[in-house]
Amino acid sequence: MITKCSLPSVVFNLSHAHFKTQNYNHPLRARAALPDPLSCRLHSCSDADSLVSFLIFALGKCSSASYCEAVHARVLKSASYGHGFIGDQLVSKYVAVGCEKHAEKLFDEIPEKDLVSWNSLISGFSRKGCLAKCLYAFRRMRNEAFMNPNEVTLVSVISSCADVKALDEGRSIHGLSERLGMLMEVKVVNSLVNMYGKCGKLGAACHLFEVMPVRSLVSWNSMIAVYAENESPMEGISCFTLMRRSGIQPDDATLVALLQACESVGSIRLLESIHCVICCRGFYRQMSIMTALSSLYAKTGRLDASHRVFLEIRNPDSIAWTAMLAGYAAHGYGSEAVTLFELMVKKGMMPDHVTFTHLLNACSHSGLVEEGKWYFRTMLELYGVEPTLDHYSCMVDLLGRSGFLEDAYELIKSMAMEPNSGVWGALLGACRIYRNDELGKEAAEHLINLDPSDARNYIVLSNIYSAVGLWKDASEMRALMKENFVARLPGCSYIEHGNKIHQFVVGDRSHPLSHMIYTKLTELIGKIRRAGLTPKTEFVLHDVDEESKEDMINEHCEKLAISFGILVTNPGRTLIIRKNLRICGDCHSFAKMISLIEKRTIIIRDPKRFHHFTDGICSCADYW
DNA sequence: CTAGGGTTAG
Repeated sequence: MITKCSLPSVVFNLSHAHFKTQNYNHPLRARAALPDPLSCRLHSCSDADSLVSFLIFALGKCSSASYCEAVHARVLKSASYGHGFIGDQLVSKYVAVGCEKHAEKLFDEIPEKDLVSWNSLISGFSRKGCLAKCLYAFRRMRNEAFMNPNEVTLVSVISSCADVKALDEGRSIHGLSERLGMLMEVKVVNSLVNMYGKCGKLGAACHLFEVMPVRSLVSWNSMIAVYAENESPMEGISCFTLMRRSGIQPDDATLVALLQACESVGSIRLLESIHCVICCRGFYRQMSIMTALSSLYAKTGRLDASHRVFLEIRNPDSIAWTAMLAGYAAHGYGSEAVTLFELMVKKGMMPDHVTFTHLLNACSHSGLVEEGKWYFRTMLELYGVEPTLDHYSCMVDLLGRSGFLEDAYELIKSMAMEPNSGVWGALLGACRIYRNDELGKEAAEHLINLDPSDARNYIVLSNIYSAVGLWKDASEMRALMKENFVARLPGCSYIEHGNKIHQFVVGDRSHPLSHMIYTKLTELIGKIRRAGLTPKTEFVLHDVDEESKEDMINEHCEKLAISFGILVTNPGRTLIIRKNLRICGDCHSFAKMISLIEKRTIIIRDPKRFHHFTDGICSCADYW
């Protein structure tokens, strides 16, 4: 006998008898027996226990709202909410698929709510990143039901605080955990360590880690990740050494955290040594590690190595494809990124919002205006990806950079959400290229409102004013900057050599080889002059850069780093340099000419992208 | 026997 379900599209496909004979606890069997829960038929079950077991199992297989409703309807018909905890399961599933209202309503209908019921609701909200709802449920639990949280409750709430960097709330849960004597629980402390790390409180995280009675593998992993996230990569690596000395075997999370630490150090040598560890210990089978590794090679300037690692991944998932795509995008290979995207879709991968962010970014940096517009239009229709602020930033950048300033502005005005600094920053960037003081002023005003302490916004606007001859406005911007006590971030370049990262600032004379570096620099500038390659103003951004004109352009840190690199490495070796601010127009020309004269490939990474200089041209084609 | 996320990849 077949019973109809309340929703027409949802029919189950297994008889109860069939279901019972199968060992449904075995994941492989279960998958084979129930390939697609949405298209299955449910025969009536004689006893409620098996029905509930089946429903719980089926619920875990699918994640759509209509499916939850179908199961819900079935529960109302022949079982109680308390039966096999089906009510709790439904609550967490409803939250997971985004039906918070259904979840809350159902939750209130559950007659005897125990701790697990509350935890289902709280952890559900936590996972969805709804800190407010999560905390609200947590307070209700304590104030209405007079229940004390257990370790699961605390971990959920603390993780939620970590996700949204809610330090104050996190601290108060920390205090509560202490009062309840829960700081003996490893899991609770681990999530606290993570929370403090995410909130930038390295000291608090370290202290907790040091005093915790028992440290698990996860504790060490969390601590390494916290170091890596808080600009203390070397400490993260020493932490790894200590972990090994305590006899703890690393797992995939350890390696991923270590790779992150490498990224902060910016050391390719270190990255290569960790690559060796990965190969030796057989970690190369783990997708998360390989994805992180591929991404790290790209971020440290070695797109070729990144691609090789990607090719080693057996069945790359959507995240791995996106990582590769992001690499191409950052290095300015727009059409390659587009090809890669089409290929991943052809392979059946489902692109998500991150994929589209990088794809649009790639289009923008390569001037693929039509392609970018098309993907932006179709991402919702074809892939169900709602545009976010990041996507709008990319599109404003794409339109603005290619000269359609008004279109970019119109797009901002058409947005349903409040534009953030990324969006206005993209517009301001375009205004500085095309020296549009009117729109630039509006963008900069928004930006200064959003973050008055960011020096770049004042400088860019001031430079735009200078460029169009509005000297008074320009000096007013400088004055405003002083008034707001904003300090300009000093430009800084890094280059790795001989097991060390060498750092240079403008006019730096602190390096032990300083004298030779300056001699080399003078020699290089002389060579450029003699070759008749005087920098022309062909570069649109010339003399409007983040570091002001007052700086001694000839002693900019990029030039020092390049001179040092040429001085200490063999002829023909590629130089890889990182910079904390965007490269200035003059240094960009300098790098191009040096790449030609010295026959060197120079790769410079700025906060926005990579520049590959070879034979006198840059991969960005002077198009930022 | 025991429902309910400790960390980690784009």
